Amino acid sequence: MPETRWLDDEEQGTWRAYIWTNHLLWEALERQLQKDSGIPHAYYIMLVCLSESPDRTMTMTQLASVTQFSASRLSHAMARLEEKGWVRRIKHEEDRRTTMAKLTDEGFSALESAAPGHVGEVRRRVFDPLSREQIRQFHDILSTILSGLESAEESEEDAGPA
Amino acid sequence: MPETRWLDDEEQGTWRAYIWTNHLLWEALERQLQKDSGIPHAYYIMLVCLSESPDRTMTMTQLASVTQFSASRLSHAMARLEEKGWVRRIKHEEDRRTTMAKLTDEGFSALESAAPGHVGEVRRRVFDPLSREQIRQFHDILSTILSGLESAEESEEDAGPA
DNA sequence: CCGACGCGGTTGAGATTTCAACCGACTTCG
DNA sequence: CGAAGTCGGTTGAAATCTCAACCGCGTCGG
Repeated sequence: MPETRWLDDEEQGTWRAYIWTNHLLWEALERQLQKDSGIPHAYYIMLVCLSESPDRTMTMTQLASVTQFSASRLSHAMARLEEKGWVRRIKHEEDRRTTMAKLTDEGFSALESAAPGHVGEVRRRVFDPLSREQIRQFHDILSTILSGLESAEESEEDAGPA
Repeated sequence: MPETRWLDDEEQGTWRAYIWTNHLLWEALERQLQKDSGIPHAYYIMLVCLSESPDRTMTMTQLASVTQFSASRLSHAMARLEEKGWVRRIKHEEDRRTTMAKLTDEGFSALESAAPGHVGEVRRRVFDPLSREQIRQFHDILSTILSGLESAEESEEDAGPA
C-alpha cells in the first residue's frame, strides 16, 4: 500500500467547508420541514417520489431504489406514513409478493402544503447566494463526483464471494 | 407572501445532484469507516476534533459547538466512547459544572489507524475526479452558501420570544 | 409434481438521535 | 445571606435507522 496521500491545504479547506455546509444546510432544511409540516425530510422524499410517479404508485422495491433507502428502512417508514393516512399499501394481484405503495389524496395535500416552504428554504439557502455561473459549476462538480460514486456502486455488487 | 418561486431546470438538476451526491458519498464514507474501523463517522469527527485540540482535551460545550452536535447527542456518544476507552471525562477543578473530554492514547491510536483509510476514501471519491480549478470553484461555492447559513444561525438566536 | 433457491417484503432487536425534563454548580441582586 | 436565574451537562423515553433473521410467493431443475 502506498503511503497515505493526505489532503493539502486547499483540499482540506474545501472538505471542511463541505462537511460544515452539509451539516448546517441539512439541519436548516430538516428543521424547516419539521416545524412547518411535521415531516422528516426522509418521508418528504418518499412522498415526492410517489407524487411524481404515474398513478402516484410504486412498488416498494422501486421506491427503495429511487430513494436509495434500505428495504427495511422503507418498510418501517411506510408503516408510519400509512398510520398518518398519507399512503396506502396494496397487494399486487399478479405477483403476490410485491406490494404497491400509493400516495393518498391526504398525502398529496400534505405534500402540497409542505413543498413551498421547503423549496423556498432551498432557494434562499443555496441558489439565491450563487451566481448563474456558480450554479453551472456546482452542477458540473457534483455530476463529476456522482459518476464516480455510481460506478463504484456497481462494481461493489460483483465483489461478494471470491 | 409572494407566490412560490419554484426551481428552474438548472437549479432542479443541481439540487438533485446535490442530494444524490450527498447520499451516496455519505453512505460510502460511513461504510468504509465502519468496515475498516468500526467507528461511525460522528464518532470519528469527535475524535478528530479532540486530537487537534491542545492537550487533546476540550470541554463538552466546546466540542458540541465545534462539531455542531446537540449537548444530549454528545453526552450519549461520549458515554459510548468512554466505554470503548477512547476518551475520559474529567471534572474541571475550578468550575465544577464543566466536564473535560480527553482523548486517551487508545483513542488516538484508533484514530491513527482509521484516518488513512478515511482520507483515502475522501480523496478517491471527491478530489481525484476534480480538476484544481474545480476544487477552487467548489470551495468558493461552499463558502458562499456557508456564510449565508451561518448568518442565518445567529439571527435565529434572537428570534425566540416576541 | 416436488424440492431448492431467489425475490419482495416484513419483523424484532439493538444502536443512535432527539426531545424534554432535570440536576448541581455559579452568579446576581435584593 | 439567600432566592432566582443561568450555565454546563446528564438522563430517560420516544422516534428512527440498521442489521440479521424470517415468511410467503415464484421459478427452475429434475
